[in-house]
Amino acid sequence: MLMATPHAATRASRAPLVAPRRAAEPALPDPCRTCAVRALSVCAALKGAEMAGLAGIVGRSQYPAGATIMMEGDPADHLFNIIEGTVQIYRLLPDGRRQITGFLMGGDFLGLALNDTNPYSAEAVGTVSLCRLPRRRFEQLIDQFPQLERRMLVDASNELFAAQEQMLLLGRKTAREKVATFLLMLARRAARRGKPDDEIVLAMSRAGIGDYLGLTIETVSRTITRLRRDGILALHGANRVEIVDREALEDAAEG
Amino acid sequence: MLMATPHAATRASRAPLVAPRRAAEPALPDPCRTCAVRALSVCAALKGAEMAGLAGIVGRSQYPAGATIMMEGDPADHLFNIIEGTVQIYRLLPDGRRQITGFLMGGDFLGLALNDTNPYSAEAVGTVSLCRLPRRRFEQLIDQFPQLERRMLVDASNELFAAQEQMLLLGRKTAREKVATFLLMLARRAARRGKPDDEIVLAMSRAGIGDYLGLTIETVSRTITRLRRDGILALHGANRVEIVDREALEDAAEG
DNA sequence: CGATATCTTGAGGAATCTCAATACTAGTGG
DNA sequence: CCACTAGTATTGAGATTCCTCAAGATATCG
Repeated sequence: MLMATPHAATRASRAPLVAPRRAAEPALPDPCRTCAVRALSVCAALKGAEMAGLAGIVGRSQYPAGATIMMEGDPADHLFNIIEGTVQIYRLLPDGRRQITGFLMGGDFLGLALNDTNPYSAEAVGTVSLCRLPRRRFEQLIDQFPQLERRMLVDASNELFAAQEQMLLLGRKTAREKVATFLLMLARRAARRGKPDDEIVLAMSRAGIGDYLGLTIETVSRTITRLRRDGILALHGANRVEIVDREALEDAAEG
Repeated sequence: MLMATPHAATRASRAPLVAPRRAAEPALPDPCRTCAVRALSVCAALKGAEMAGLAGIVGRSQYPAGATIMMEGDPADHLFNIIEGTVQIYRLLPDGRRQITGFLMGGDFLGLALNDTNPYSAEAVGTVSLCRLPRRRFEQLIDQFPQLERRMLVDASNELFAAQEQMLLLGRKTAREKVATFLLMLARRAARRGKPDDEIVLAMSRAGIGDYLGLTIETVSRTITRLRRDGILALHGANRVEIVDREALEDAAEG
């Protein structure tokens, strides 16, 4: 048997869904126009006038660290755009083993699937602010604006590709390769957001990293330590990783 | 280090792409009307008249066992519908380690992504017959018939869901759970095709199963042997598996 | 500044991999 | 029809990676 990791098992006893603190800005003239992640998100598919339709139906909400945003199997009433913060989406086995299938950050879309029920659970890693869209309304919007549907197909394609990359990682990479690949992915995403690409801030815990990479907390920790000893990384506190030797890190990720 | 499995390493020395034997039926009046898998495939999204457009651009081709249908990174000129047989899609690490990310069968669509280059390689497991569509033409068709795009988005959603399920398997399941899950998946797919759901014909080799489940050939073999000893399976030759105790198999798959 | 959660490190164990030998299967030619 | 060959699958023994359990260190938050 594999581990029933304690952190995953705790989920069974998790407090009932934390209620979102709804930010008091429904009266904002046009939340989309001032949206920081507009260019990165599906909304980029809509032009000025069309976006008015979108702006009319969105609402913002904030979730504190650890809050459950959606639960696998529950009715999918809303879709979300991540404005700020990190969201982890995951699936569970009956005994509590958890696989995190993705970390979403600013501009990412949560609910691509358009299923009636959520195909996975999603949880705020730190404090997260989201743009919330009623699914019904959004589907109407899709019917009106085909470029929105196209954009969703493109996004789904990209996610599919990423998913296959992750399968390759999970099925065939060693712990060291997994961790190196993971850090490089975070660095690239940080770079795309205009942040330095050699300084990674880990929003998620070791448990999150482990459940994403198919490893235990301890193996993640040991592997990071080893990369540090090899002069590839430097740590500034547990959650700030500096890439000292990027080439070596890329070698370690195999690729 | 993980294994550089020999079967995967052979890929480097693989003979250049086997040329498809093109079936001599381009003059068929309407290949789609008589298509055995039409109801299962994306084509189901098109009604009688619209399908004429489709019928005009498709061609059939056959590939012998082991033939490469497409190669990761090559230009994606064509999309395919699987008519008959099994196709495995996979990604490779530089040292030859292989992860099979899916097995496609009759009615499945190969090339959902609509990327300019193939995001993965695809190979015929046994003899395979395909319906081939030029990508350009198909994209025009999509522009004409929005329900085709919708259908592709739905298919992509479903694949995304399956991909996440597979990540859960790869990251968090034991060898026994992996093999049990795999056999149940094949049984379900056979059932959907109207075949008995307690008699599985394995089109793929142990190497294929291993590379799909993130295991070695030997572990796959041993695990199947154990399931047989436990009275859950019976083997009729190496490639015919009978499910003797389905409930026990489902338990073994955890779920 | 103390309490609690998180992270790191260590020692031992278990699942799975590697390497190697044997058995089976299917196709080939005598 | 049978022996032979090549490929594939099974089985065994030992090695290795990663996991488990446990203790200690560090960070975080009230």
